[in-house]
Amino acid sequence: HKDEKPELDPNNPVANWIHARSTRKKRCPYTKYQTLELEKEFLFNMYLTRDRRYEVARVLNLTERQVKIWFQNRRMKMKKMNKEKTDSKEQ
Amino acid sequence: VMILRSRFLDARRKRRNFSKQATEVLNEYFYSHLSNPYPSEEAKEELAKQCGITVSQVSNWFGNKRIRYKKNIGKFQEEANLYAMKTALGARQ
DNA sequence: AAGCTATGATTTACGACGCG
DNA sequence: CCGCGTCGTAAATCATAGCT
Repeated sequence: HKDEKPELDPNNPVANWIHARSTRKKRCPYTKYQTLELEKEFLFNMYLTRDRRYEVARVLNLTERQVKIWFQNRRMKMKKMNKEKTDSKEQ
Repeated sequence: VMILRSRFLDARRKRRNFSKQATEVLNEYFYSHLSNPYPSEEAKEELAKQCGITVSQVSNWFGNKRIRYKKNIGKFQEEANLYAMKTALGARQ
């Protein structure tokens, strides 16, 4: 048979899947104001300096980690949008 | 070309559910890889082609499917059995 | 026709891994 | 070893298509 996967527990197919750790912070949607300010900052520069990060975090009442991750996600979003744009252009 | 272009733009403006056939293909893959439902980039491209959707949409579909399945396995039991049977029959030929 | 639910897309938050 | 980069994803949430 073509059972190349070492199935650990057939009764619980989900056992092998990727699971978020229980310590993960629950997703907390940002306010319109926070998002708007982050977008403005992103327009100014796609990459943060350490003190811009500190300043943005302070003003928006977010942690520096949250701001850093927001920029990482925002860059990925931009990349995805660019790809879709160029994909639709060619043929 | 203009027709294709406008069709694409319309599709972005108004989300449509995927076709029955596309959903069929995605579910067949999902339930036949239930212990590891994480298609490779290549597999996603193949599925996207078969379904007439983008690779991103394939990723979204699997992300949604995994979390919704995991959250309520019971609700999907009937569907799971259906596709298990389907692939079993398909494997005979 | 309204309300409800299922479904596709988007938004936060990480884990894994890479580079300098 | 650190810290920030990308990539792929989990999980929650958003928006609304499409049933009942």
